[in-house]
Amino acid sequence: MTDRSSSTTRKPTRQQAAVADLLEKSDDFTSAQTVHARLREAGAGVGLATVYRTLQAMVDAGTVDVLRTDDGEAVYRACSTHHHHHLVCRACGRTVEVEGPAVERWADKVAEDHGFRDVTHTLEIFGTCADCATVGN
Amino acid sequence: MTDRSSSTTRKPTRQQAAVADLLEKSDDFTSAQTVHARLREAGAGVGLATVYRTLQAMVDAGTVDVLRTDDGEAVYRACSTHHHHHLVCRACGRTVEVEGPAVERWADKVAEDHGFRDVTHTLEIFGTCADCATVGN
DNA sequence: CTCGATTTTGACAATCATTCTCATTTTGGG
DNA sequence: CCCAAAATGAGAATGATTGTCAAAATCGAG
Repeated sequence: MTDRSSSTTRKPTRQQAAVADLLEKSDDFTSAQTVHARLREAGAGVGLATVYRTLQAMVDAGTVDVLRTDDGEAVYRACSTHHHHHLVCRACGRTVEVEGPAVERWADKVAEDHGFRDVTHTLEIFGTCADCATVGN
Repeated sequence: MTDRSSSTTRKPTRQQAAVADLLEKSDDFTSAQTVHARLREAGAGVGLATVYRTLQAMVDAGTVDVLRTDDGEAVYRACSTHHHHHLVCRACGRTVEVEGPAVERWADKVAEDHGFRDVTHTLEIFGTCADCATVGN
């Protein structure tokens, strides 16, 4: 079994660094396929399988957030580590991290009221950002 | 062109009724593949493509809610028509519809504060329901 | 009822993201 | 240098979803 979570954190390989760097530089959520394509263009090619593996590892490590687009594709983004949600422009993809302590409490309360344990939740807000709204007008 | 949305609502075909009925009877979110398999077992076979088409039409019509599982599979459920969210047991799939007017307002406000328009959001709460927690203990 | 037009269906092929396989390469320690 | 573990990558395999298109069901007019 491949255990990427335990053990004393290894030094990242060239490929892993490349994926991480690319995500750092990107403000929006990016799909694995896109990451792969960009890396290829940039010269430093990284195998598709490795991109997926690395992305998954980062998600497990909590250094990257993942969410699903409407058509089911997984998209990734380097985010702050504390719990937060996203406000995403459905036109340009610009993303803003938002927090809502009240929402967290509400979700936990609702779940507990119904007898649920180990509660987690997903919350994403979509809209058209000011810039895109202007263009569209 | 195939226009399933306009025109004065046609009488549902046997297949469409079968899909709708099955969803009505099921409390949990069900995948298209599962719907297809269940219908086949039940004798009244319905083509897989038709299941997808019907499900999509119901989503468009707003009579069915759809969300994505962690592995990206789309799952469907017959729900009340007003806006609400879901509290889902990650073990048995039991689903409870919940409302949170405060959350709706919060999401809209956050979005507007950032200059976003045409705001929508997704919010799902996951946990282990009382029954499943007991079993697991 | 009958004919023709329109809609729906369903078997199957085609897509496409994601995962699996496994031989090869890289890395780290002794 | 040498071995063993970990990582990589090319390509095959998987699996959900969508596209294709001919056959079947349905509808309205005559």
